[in-house]
Amino acid sequence: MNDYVVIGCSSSPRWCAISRKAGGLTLSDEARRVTSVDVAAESGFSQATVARAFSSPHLVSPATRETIEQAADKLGYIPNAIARSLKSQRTDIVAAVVPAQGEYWQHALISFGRQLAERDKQLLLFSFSDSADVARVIDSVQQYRVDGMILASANVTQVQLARLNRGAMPIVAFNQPAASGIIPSVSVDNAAGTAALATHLVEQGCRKVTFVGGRSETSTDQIRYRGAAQELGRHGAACAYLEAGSFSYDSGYKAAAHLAELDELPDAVMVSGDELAFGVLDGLRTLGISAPDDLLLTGFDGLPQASWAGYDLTTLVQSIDSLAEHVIDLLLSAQPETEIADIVVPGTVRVGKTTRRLSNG
Amino acid sequence: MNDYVVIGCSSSPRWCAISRKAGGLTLSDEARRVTSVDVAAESGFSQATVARAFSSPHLVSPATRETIEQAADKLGYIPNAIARSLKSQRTDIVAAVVPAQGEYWQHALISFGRQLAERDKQLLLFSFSDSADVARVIDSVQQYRVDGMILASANVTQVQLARLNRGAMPIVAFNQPAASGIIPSVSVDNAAGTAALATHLVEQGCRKVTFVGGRSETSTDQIRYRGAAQELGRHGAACAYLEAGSFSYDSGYKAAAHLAELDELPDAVMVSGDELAFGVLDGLRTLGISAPDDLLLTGFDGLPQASWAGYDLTTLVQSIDSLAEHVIDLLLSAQPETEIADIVVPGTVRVGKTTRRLSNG
DNA sequence: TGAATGAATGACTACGTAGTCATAGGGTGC
DNA sequence: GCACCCTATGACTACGTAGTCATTCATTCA
Repeated sequence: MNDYVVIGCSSSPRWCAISRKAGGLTLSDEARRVTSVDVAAESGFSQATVARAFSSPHLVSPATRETIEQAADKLGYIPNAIARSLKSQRTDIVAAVVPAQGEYWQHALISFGRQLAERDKQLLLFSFSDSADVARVIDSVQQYRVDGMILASANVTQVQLARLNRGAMPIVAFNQPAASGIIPSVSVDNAAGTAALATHLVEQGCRKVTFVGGRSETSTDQIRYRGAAQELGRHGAACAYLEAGSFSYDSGYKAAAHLAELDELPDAVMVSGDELAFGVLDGLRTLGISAPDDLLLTGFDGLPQASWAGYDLTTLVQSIDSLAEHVIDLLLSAQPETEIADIVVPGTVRVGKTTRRLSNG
Repeated sequence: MNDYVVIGCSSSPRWCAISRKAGGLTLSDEARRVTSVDVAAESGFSQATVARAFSSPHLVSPATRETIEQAADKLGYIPNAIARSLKSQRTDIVAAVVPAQGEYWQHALISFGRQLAERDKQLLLFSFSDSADVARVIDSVQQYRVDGMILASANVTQVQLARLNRGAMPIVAFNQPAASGIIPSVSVDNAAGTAALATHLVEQGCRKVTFVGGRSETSTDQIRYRGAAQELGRHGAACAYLEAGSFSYDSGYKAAAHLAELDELPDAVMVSGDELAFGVLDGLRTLGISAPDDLLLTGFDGLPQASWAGYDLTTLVQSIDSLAEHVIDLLLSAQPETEIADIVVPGTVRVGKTTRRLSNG
């Protein structure tokens, strides 16, 4: 009765494709992959019914389903998502294009992954170190016909966006204010965020503030600075801008030296990102300048480390999970007729000891 | 002459599929996807030649290639990686199954992504918070017929490994010592690492050490502890084990309280992971116990933050890039006949101020 | 009881590509 | 001038699935 030989389905060691000889029948060295056709033959139903048993179980009678599942188990059948995608024009994969560096992006990435998993989607990761790579990366993404793309790079040119528009792929820009209005985007309210931090500083009596930015050409930096400067201006306080060069810890550490070289220390330093702020804080400490005592200091992002006792940084907390949820919602519910969405999520100020004066006037 | 209408290729807004009516000809609302067949028609060559022009350019004459590329550009053709994968049985995708929490994993992830990108592979991310999810995740992975899988979970049971072996998918375990010998694995030399740190502590005069582990049931913890305890024993020093509960900062912070409650402080605290160590360090500081002065403290992993001035932690630096490179090499060169590889990469001790006594006897 | 309805299933085909085989020339060696 | 080889190309088909349509059979309603 059992006149076929099942290959590579029993306890064959590791991933080697085991060939077996049975009854004089010589099989190829390649282990044949088990398909829905094999399961159909084993179970006595048609391939169509087997496919339905897996993709639309409600269309198959319980008894049949049971039989098919047993046959599938016996053969070790696993549906082929590639073939499914080709046929159904859906991959259930979302691509994320994110910078390789930076704590913030790493946390965002994990959040995307989690939210997508909840909706039975997978995350295809494309990270880039040099923003010149972005174009190449985007070409790659398009080939995979993913269901959507999360774009977290500030360095996409108009030309690149045009190329993206040629495809039929939903795209959402993540924390990339420059893209707002061009492609659907989700960001934290950067301007309101730094404004809120500025208000807090003014309340602490600050009149002279230096804003330490990562890279001045990023829209993020520009908007955050403007938000701070305007709010400070409204209260008659000054706000200078100092560029650190990047958003990394090291850049912040070095920027601290520049701050210390100023003729007069500012009342407060507002830093454009938390990671950068950690660097500034440590740099200043090394130079004997303490955060709550000699000047106040704020960050931006609300990274977990900001809450660590070693830093306890006043910062603007972005709810990354909430941002990510909006991104995924936009992607997966993408309606062609909808106008270009531009979702701005407010952040909340976290007051740490870097702005908490012992004696407060 | 131009009796067809190209759809969605010009400057159509965003990703909407634009329908156009031309000369009484009504086209469907769905933008038709451009395939190699369309490019063939446009260029005058066959589909086979078009496919070759993209996948094996050397088999096509330069003139033909040029013509085809122009036609492809005109139509906005992008090769379909899904169809290619179905036909070629290669996806050029590697899956990574990693814990959602933990700085260390995030860095590893980024390193995997970078190394894979260099080899024109993509990274499909599967993260899990609860290790109970791992089985479900692994089922998902198998459906995508990825070219390989990086497994960075310590909680894969024998049964799950057996299921994996049914497939023909190369797998490499990453920093999961328990898997060594069962599936190919790559890890840092945990035992030698803690032994080296222990040697360093002994040289600093430590006789009484407490090892703070994350979770005692993980093989990582066990091996690291054993490495430390044996080396300390060889020098007549004692080594107690304290379980923090997880490898997170918070766990470390809480574990510090337990340390402080001991009748007598140890000479040194060895912590099983850097993130955990940051927590211990901050927790002790809060309790008035300073790292180089009241006791020495070491971590493990060599996270970037360990070098930050705020911590300056003595730790065992794992070269994540080097580990990742070994992982990718193993995956992509997977030879069925090779015996199960078990690559152990040495780490290096980084001496920070947490073990640097001002006055050294 | 006959027609209508619905559930369950099978036959067939399209999805878009790449590899196999066959074929047509153009060049080379003798 | 013939046999040979190599390059460039085309026709054809398989990859594994899911959706469309047709068919069968049981059930329901008038």
